[in-house]
Amino acid sequence: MSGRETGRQPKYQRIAAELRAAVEAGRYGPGDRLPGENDLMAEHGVARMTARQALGVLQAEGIAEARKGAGVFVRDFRPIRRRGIERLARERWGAGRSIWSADIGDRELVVDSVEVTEEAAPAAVAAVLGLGEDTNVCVRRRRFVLDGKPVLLSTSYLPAALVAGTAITRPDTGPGGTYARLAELGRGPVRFREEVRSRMPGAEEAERLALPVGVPVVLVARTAFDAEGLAVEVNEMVLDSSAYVLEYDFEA
Amino acid sequence: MSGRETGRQPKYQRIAAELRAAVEAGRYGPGDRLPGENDLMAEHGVARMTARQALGVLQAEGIAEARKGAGVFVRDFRPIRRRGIERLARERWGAGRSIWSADIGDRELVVDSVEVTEEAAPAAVAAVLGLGEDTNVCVRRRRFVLDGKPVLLSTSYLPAALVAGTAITRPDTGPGGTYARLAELGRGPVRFREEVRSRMPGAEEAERLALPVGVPVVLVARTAFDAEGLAVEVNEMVLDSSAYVLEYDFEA
DNA sequence: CAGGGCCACTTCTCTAGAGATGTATTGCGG
DNA sequence: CCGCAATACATCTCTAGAGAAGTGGCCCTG
Repeated sequence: MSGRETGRQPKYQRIAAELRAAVEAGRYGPGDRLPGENDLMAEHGVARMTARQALGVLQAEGIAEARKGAGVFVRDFRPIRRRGIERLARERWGAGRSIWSADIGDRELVVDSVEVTEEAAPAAVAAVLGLGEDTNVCVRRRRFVLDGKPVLLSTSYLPAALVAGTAITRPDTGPGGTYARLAELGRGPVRFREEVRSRMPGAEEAERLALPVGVPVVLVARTAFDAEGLAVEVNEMVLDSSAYVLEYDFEA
Repeated sequence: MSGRETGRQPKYQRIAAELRAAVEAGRYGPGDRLPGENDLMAEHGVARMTARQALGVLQAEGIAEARKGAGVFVRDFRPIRRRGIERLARERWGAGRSIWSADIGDRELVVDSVEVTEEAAPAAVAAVLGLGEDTNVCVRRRRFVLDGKPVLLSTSYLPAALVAGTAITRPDTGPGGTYARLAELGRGPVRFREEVRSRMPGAEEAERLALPVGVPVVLVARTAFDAEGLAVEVNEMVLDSSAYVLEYDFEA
């Protein structure tokens, strides 16, 4: 049916709003179990699909998470802090607490898998690196894991001609990583540009990051420039948005 | 039913994957109409709810957008670029221009509504501004519209004692905006910190930004520090993620 | 030819039921 | 007291149908 008895919005939205308010009021804390399909059916006298739809709203908003066979639970949010400008970060102009208290903590980011290949450059990457259409690039794909959960997919592109024969073409780039090797080539990066946006993940990204429903990804495209202003690396990162807060400090 | 004839995943995911692939292959471009509920029911021989579920996946991924009574259409993505660094350079607001004037090329970002109040500071804001729990702050809430579509909700907090009697407490802050007025008080900001994260919008945010289903919001919390390192303003912004790309440039 | 009303088509909401599948607990047997 | 199987319960998938509400094109009237 569609008869609206109480107010103007659909039943499932009313139920969803009620649950949302309860969570925000703290009646359900992180990890707590919410009323399930059967509870909502009995409480509100609706069909199963309607109750499911209400719970689906909370999941789509990232507030709740369903565990099959167990119930629907309130999610929590404990992001890690990622600084764009690390050296200038805290002690230089300290005295600032942050809005979203994110314990950087002693948790450790670990590389889960590395894959290094040589491929033709994607058009967008080629344009930024100033390469021709069919020029090859060295591609380094990595996945980072925090506390057993994947949080970051990183794809790094470098001109194949530049890095040929260096440790950059091997899974382990050695101490200091890619940037140290670039410095040894006299092309160490001195300037960076990061472009940030966000969207919902595709099916493959959701799987590789083990994302629950309702969690967007943050896309960070970092371009590294050497002393002469030439782009030497493009790094496209896909972050679990529930795991990260990005911080950028800068002067006026 | 649940009998799986073709493969292992649910029907609705198979259908969704097929549509997604078609969009990515370019068989449907931005603005094109996708097969609707009835088409999918006939094509795949499934129930209406199953077809709806498949279309729901695409909407949740932000790929498609349903227009009631019309159909389901492929969305497009044309963001505006927002530069964190140069945008806030002193010359801009010092010279009397709005800090937003540099943001968009030809399109124009317009303030849609302004609301200035004095309230008790939220706990998180009070902590950052170094105020006591029950200290009052001047709160400036604004909504920005681009091409008729709201894209940004901005909530700015300043110590009430600091800005009392200035144009900051009025809807129109005058040439150069809030930061120019702060400079006149000898507390002009010289350093900024921006914290960026992303999540799905709540119901109210989705409505105020007129967000379709499946579009996350980007949250930017900017703290402005004066020459003595004291926080003078906290600005919490909620951005339509489909309308923005944030850019940050910095040196190693 | 312009304007307005009608109508076909679309998505949205909701019902009622059923089998599949994964989870957690309980209780029995060793 | 431990281990394992049975079981109750949870979500997930899907069916079939129907009324509500919004959109846009078509036709008829003026």
